[in-house]
Amino acid sequence: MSHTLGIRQAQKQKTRQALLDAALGLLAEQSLSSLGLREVTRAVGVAPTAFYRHFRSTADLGVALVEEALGSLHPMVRTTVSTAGDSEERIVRAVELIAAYVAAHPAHVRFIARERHGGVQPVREAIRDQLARFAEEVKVEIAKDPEAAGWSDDDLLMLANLYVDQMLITACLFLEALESPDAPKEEMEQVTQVVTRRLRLINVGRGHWLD
Amino acid sequence: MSHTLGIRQAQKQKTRQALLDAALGLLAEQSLSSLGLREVTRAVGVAPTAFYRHFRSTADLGVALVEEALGSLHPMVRTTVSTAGDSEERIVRAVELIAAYVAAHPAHVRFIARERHGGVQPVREAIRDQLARFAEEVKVEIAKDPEAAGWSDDDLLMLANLYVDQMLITACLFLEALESPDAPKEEMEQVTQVVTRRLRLINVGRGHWLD
DNA sequence: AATTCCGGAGAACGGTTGTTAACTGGATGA
DNA sequence: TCATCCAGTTAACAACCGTTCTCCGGAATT
Repeated sequence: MSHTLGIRQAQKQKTRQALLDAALGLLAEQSLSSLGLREVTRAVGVAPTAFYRHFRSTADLGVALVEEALGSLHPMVRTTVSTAGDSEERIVRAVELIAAYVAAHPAHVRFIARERHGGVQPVREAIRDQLARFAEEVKVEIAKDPEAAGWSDDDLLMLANLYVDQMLITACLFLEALESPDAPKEEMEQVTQVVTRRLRLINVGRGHWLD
Repeated sequence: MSHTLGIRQAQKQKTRQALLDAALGLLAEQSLSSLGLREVTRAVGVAPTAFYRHFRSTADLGVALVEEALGSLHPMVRTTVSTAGDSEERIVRAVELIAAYVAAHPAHVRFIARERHGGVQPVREAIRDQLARFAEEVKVEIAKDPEAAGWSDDDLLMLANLYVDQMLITACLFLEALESPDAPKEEMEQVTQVVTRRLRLINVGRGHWLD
C-alpha cells in the first residue's frame, strides 16, 4: 500500500495544495464566482497556465475545496453524535467540537458558509451532497438511541437535518465571534451559551415529541 | 405628503429601478462580488457611466437590494407571529406566508441567501442588521404570549433567533423546490410538511421549556 | 424667455481576464 | 544511456473591466 510517491507526483501534489491554500486565502474577502485563475497562480508564484495542469476551472477547484473542508469531518460527526452520556453532556461535547473546528480551520468554515448558496452550481451541489451525507449519518446514529423508540423514519431524518443545520449555523456564529475586532474570547463564550440553549430547547422538544 | 414627483426625478427613479431589476436578474447565476458595473448597464441598455448617477459601486447597489428585499417584510412578520390561534394554526400560517413570498419574489430570496455570507462586507452587514431587527420584533411579539410567562429575556431572544433562522432556511428550501426541474409542485408540498414538523418540534420544546 | 441644473452619452485610459500554442528541462522507464 | 513523458514557462490573443473627462439636451428654476 505504501509505494512512495515519485518525486514527480509529489511536486505536483505540492503545487496543487499550494493552489488550494492560496485560493482559500483569497476567498476570505470574495466569493468563488469572482475568483480569477490568474489571481490564484499569482499568489502561489506560478505561471497562469500551470493552473490547467491541476484544475479545469476555478469551479473545479471549488469542488476540491469542498471535499477538503467537509470530507474528513464525517467520522468526527459520527462519534460525537453517538458518544454515551446524557443529553446535556452530548450537547456540550458537540458545541466544543464545533468551536474547536472553527478555531482550527476558519477559512474552510467561511468557504462552506459562503458557497453553500453561492453563485457556482457545481460547488453548491457538492456542499449539498456532503450535508445530505451528514444528515443520513446523524439519522442512523440517533436511531440507535433508546429515546428514538417509536419514531418514524421521516421524523428521524427531519431531526437529523435540524441538527445539521444547527451545526452549520453554530459554526457561522463562532466564525463571526472569532473575527470580532475587540474581544473574540468573550464573544465565543457568549455564542457557546446561546447555541447550547438552542440545542437544549430542541432536545426538550425531542423528548416530548411522541406526546 | 403627496407632491407628484417631477418628471425628472420620476425618470431617474425609473432607471434606478431598472438597474436594480437587471442586477437582481444577473445575480441569479453569480454572486455580487463578481457582478460588473458594465454588465448591469448593458442589461438595462444604458451607458456604463450612467451607473454612477445612482450608485457609488455594485456593493452600494447590493445594500439597496437588501433594503428592497427585506425592508417591506417587517409588518408581515409582525402580524404573522402575533395572529391569534393555537400553535398549530400559527405554524401553518407562517409556512404559507413564506411559501407565498418565495413564489412571488424568488430572486430576492436567492439574493439574500447568497449574500448573507457572501463576499461583500457592507451587504453582509446590511442583511445582518435586518435579521437582527426581525429577531427583536419576533421577540416582543412572543413575549406577549401567555406561554411566555416566566421566560427570561435571553431565552426569548434565543427562541426568536431560532425562529428567524428557521424562516430563512425554510425560504431556501422552498426556493430549491421551486427550481426543481421535474415536479416543483410536489417538492413544494414535501418541503411544507418537513418544515411544518420542524416548527412543531421546536414548539413542543417551547411548551416544556420551564420544566 | 433666459438661465441653471443634471441624467445620460460618448470616447478614451491603463489594466486585468481566460485561453491558445509552442517550448524547456528534469524525472521516469526501457 | 537514451528516448519519453509531463509539470511548468513564455508569449501572445481578443475581450472585458472600472474610472475619468467632456459634452449634450431637456427639465427645472427664475
